[in-house]
Amino acid sequence: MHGSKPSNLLLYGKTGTGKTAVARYVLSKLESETTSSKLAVCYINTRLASTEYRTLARFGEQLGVDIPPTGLSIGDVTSKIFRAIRDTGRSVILVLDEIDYLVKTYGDDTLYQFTRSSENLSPGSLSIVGISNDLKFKEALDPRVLSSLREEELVFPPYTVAELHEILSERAVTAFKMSAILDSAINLCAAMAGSEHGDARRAVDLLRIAGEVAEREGLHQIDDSCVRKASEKAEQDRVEEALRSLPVQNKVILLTTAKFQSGTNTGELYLAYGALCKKLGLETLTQRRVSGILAELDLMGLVEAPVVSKGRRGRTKRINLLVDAGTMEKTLSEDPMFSDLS
DNA sequence: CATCCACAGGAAGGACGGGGGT
DNA sequence: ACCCCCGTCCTTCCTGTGGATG
Repeated sequence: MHGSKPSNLLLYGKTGTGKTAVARYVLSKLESETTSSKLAVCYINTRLASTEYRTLARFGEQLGVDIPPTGLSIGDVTSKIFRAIRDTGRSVILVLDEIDYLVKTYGDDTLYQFTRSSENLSPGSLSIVGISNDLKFKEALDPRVLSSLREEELVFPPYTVAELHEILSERAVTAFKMSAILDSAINLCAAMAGSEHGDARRAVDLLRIAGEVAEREGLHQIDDSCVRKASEKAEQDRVEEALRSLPVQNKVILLTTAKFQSGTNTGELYLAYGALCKKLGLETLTQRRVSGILAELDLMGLVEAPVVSKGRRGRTKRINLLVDAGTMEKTLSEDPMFSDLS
């Protein structure tokens, strides 16, 4: 507000502990209390932006710099942005949400540029607020970047069950009629979310879905069973959404794993996969790629594919489908490619 | 107790469709 | 028109390896 450069800041904490909410709230406060046009506030979630380039492009966009969706080098974009900040003389606050993702996948070069750019930016300035839910990501950072980034540091501890309960009660008052929810249902919501690392977002979602369940079943009150059903439904929705957004080849591989109820291994799966591709008229990928896709599916929690050693008989992935085969086939048959699947 | 299987998974690079600046 | 860069998805080539088996 006085035109001096704020310290860089790092926010830590697991998902659903309020890092993003707090950051956005403070920024909006700041914006509404300042009349100066010398302040610019940008918020970018680097994981949603998906690449380093797009992160920068969004940053530029929010500053009013025209950046094409592709075509420029990272360096070009950076200098374009710096020039814009210098020429307008603005104090820019850049919030990088899920900064750990950016650093892990693309390294800290850009961050390094950002943290030591102050000379090039005068009379403007750039401050970075990094938000991370991975406490270990600091290790991957160049010590110079780290020391400048953590001029200030703030840790968000997970919510306790009691705190979740308080949050949910508050929401329940505005969301429902007085007698429409049992206290035990709120307790259960809080307990379920609490046992899953104190994620407040999940807790609130759970409460909302429980309300929807009760409504659909024509109940006058939300009870424990609604919460349990809601929890199942939330999980189901997550899985179906994940399935739908899968690339074709990943879907084929998933369908192949469903053929082996008692689990399989990489070699066996690859043969069956090849056959299915032929039947569908699709290109068959290499085993290397299939192995990579299996690792992706494992990461998503759709299959389980730990590496096991069978001694003389080699090492392979022991592959098991983790989602219900029926649900999966039903969801995937929405894709015209697989519509004639029986 | 060394051997050797059946892959794992890293590195490098290519094809492709999208774009620059000059 | 020219030569460059971008991300995505994939291939090719490669070295590495846990542990039952002989």
